[in-house]
Amino acid sequence: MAIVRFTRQRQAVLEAVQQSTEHPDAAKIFDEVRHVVASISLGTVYRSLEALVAEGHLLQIQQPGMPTRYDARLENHAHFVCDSCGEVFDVLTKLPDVTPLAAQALEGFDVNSARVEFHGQCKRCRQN
Amino acid sequence: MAIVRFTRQRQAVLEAVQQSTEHPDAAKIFDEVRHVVASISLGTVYRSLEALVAEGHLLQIQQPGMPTRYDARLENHAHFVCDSCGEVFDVLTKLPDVTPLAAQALEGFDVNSARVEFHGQCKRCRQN
DNA sequence: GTGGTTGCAAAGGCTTTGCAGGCAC
DNA sequence: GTGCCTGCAAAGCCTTTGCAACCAC
Repeated sequence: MAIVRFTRQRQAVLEAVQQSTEHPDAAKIFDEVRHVVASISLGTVYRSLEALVAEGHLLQIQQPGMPTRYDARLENHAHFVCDSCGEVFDVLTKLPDVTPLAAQALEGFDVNSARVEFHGQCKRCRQN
Repeated sequence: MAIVRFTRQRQAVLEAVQQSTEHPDAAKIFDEVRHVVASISLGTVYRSLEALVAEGHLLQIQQPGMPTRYDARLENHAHFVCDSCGEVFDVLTKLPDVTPLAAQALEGFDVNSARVEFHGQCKRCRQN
């Protein structure tokens, strides 16, 4: 296994995601990071994101038909996805842990996490 | 709005997903459907899947880095995703409805469904 | 007959990868 | 100095789309 280096590029990618209020995708992150490391390439953004996810610094959010988004909020939390505009919002309310229920239902499986995702219409789309 | 036609192709695609024990992706469905409608094209499979999802006959399951999978089980249920092999399993245990909690946390939003997804290692991968 | 649907092939969007040079350690 | 990382560009994978022929209604 290779030793991970904290290069300017990698650090800039991490910070771009952390400072984003939304849940940006690779293209959006690329745009942001260019302001910090002008020479960075999109390929490096993807490789940095991959490394950061592997190291547990970022989470991925995937929705059908949309590019992968990244989330720097590591505490366990749910997401709300607007079915109209595709925007993703954090849901920080504490939810009951249903992992034990699944573990019971799936004998012989190792269930170690649960992700909850809500769907509907966000405030703004609802008003239009 | 167009009237939807139940062509041989569309019906064969639906049946292929319904008869599959796993949660197949478009390529896998294409392979299956060819045995029924030999001349079908992959493009038609995608268009049929799109129509079937829009009509509510199928659900989509998306995981980062994997092609979209389809699920014909319409009753509300959770999925377990094996982080080792990527396989998706149904979790049919009844889980508490957390939608009201999210609705409360997201004022002004219209929260109309919740999806729960468990992660871990499946029985087979655990034994290897 | 009408217009949604199909098959084919090309194009599209997002992401990964090969390579030579560069830089963190 | 070593070998991981970068920038660039090409390739890859999955999916969508344009078009003319086709067929369900």
